[in-house]
Order: sequence, then C-alpha cells, then structure tokens
Amino acid sequence: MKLSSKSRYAVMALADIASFNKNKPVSLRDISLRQNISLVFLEQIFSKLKKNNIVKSIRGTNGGYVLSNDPNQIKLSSIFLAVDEKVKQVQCKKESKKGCNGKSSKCITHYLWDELELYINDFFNKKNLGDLLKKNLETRTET
Amino acid sequence: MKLSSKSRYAVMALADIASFNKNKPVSLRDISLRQNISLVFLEQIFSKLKKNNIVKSIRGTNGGYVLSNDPNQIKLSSIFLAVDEKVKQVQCKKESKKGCNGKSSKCITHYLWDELELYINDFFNKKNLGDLLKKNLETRTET
DNA sequence: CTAATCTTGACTATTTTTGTCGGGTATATA
DNA sequence: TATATACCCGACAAAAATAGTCAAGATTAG
Ligand code: FES
Ligand code: FES
Repeated sequence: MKLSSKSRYAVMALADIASFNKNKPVSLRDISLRQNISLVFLEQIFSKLKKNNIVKSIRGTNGGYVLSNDPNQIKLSSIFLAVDEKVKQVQCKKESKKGCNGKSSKCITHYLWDELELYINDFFNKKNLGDLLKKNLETRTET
Repeated sequence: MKLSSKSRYAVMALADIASFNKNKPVSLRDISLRQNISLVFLEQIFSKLKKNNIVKSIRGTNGGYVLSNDPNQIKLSSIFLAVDEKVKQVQCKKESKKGCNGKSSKCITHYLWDELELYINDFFNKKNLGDLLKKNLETRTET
C-alpha cells in the first residue's frame, strides 16, 4: 500500500518550488536536477498541476513554474486530486446499495474500508505544503 | 492508493470465519461461495495465514480452518503482515542516512511520508477482527 | 474406498506504473 | 531577428505488480 511515484514527485517538486520561491519561476530542468526526477516525467505531472491551477506556467527563456497560491493554502489533497491519486479502499460504488462482490448488500468489510478511507483522506486534508516546509526545516536544523 | 485484493480478501475471509464461528472448521469452499472469492486464490492466502499462525487447519472431510485466537486478539496489522501487505510510503531505507533519490541526505518529503506511514499503521494496529464484527452488526441492524 | 478438504509450487494473463519519444509552441535576450 | 530555453501534448513502451489459474498431491471422516 503506497503512493504512486507520480504523486510523490508532485509533492516533492512543489516543495522544491516553494523552498526556492524568490518569486522567480522555477524551471522543470532545475527541479529535475535537484530532486533527481526524470524531466519528461515531470512535464507530464506539471501539465496536470497546471490544469488544476496548482501552478502557473511562464514560457520562454527564464521561464518555469510558480505556485498559484501560498504554500499554506495548498493541501496535499488538492495535489493528489490533480495528479489522479485516489484513496480508494472501498471497492464498491458507495452510493449503490450493492456490494463489491456483486451481492445485493454491502460486504462485511465495507464499513471498515470506508472508515480507513476517511481516516487517510483526513490526513491529506489537514496537511499542506507549508507544513511540509516547516517540518522539514525543523528536523534538519535539529541536528 | 489502495489495499491489494489479497489483503482485502484475507480480512473478508477471516471475518467470515469469525461470524460463522461455532467452533466448527469453515471450509474455503464455503467462504468462496459466500464471499464470492476464487477458491484457488483463497488457498494461496490461507497458506500464508496458516504459516503466520492466524488460523489453524483441519484436513479431510468436514475440515476447514478455524481462527487461532479470539477475534478481539487478531489485529489488522497481524493479518497484513501475514499476507505481505506493507504500508510503505517512505522510499528510502529508513536506517540509512541516504535519501530515496540517491542523494546523501533525506529528501524534502521524507518526514511527511514517514508521518503518513505511522499514521496508517496506527489504524491497523488499533483495529481488530472483533471491532469489525461489532461495527458491522451495528450498522446493519440500524436500518 | 472415496469424497471432501487442505497443500504446494509453478505458471500466466491482465493491469498499472513508470516512464520515453518525437514532435510541437512561446518568449527573453543578444 | 536568430537562437536557445523553456513549456506543451499525445502516443507509445518497458517493467513491475496484481490477480489470479493449473496441476498434482496428501489427509481424513464416514
Ligand atoms: S467494499 Fe463496499 S461492499 Fe465490499
Ligand atoms: S523518502 Fe526517505 S529520502 Fe525520500
């Protein structure tokens, strides 16, 4: 049970931008080098982040990406929504009366998975990019 | 981000045994029919559950499986351990000083994923089969 | 004996993940 | 205006993980 690389990279890259944020656009090339992520893969990811208005792009020489909002406003859940990371533990359609096994009622584990799903989503709703930067700074200086 | 079918089936099947627990062994065939899970796949899963002492097997006619412990003693985390479900969010070796990206220090997202990992494992450590049965009963009768 | 049941290891099909490739288009700056 | 630097986009492909199947056997109640 883990996050996809796509999602991890998305958060990594955004955190990179946020920490280098001198109001100048950050190029994917730089992120790629600093974070060791394939440039072309990053392009894919940022296409989605842009469509979902998490970042703004500036084209041309000295271009790159900037965050659309303050890091404290960017929740993990928004990022994951943008890159199609879904926390899906329940295997049935929630609205339907039917269960995941094709039976006419919910399976015995349904409510457990539902609870787990809420539990995890809660984490992603509470955490934002700002928290990440702060935490990171704390832990690093604490050495 | 989701659990594997193997893990879901394991919990489902164990819950099935627990709720039919009249001290009689429950055959995989019955579970397969009731829960709509491939019999052969269940065999694979139960092989692991047995090795990890979650269930005991009784061979021969009228054989089947019984739980090794009281449902309240069987934590989700034990079940997942048995079927190799791993909650792995951090992508580096935790003990090492090195990061997931081959760099010499931990990446900027490391502490976030570490926190998430603990958070999720906490859920699995707190929940047991008994909780599941109780919850399920409540929710169903509440209609 | 024989039918029901567990036991085991190898094998395979499908899906998902993790990217690459090859072509664009826009723009700052010399 | 030329050029290099960047973003933009859709199709494709390798690799890994998942979700099983298949075949052959061992054990035991009745
Ligand atoms: S997960 Fe919803 S019915 Fe099984
Ligand atoms: S996850 Fe540990 S260093 Fe990146």
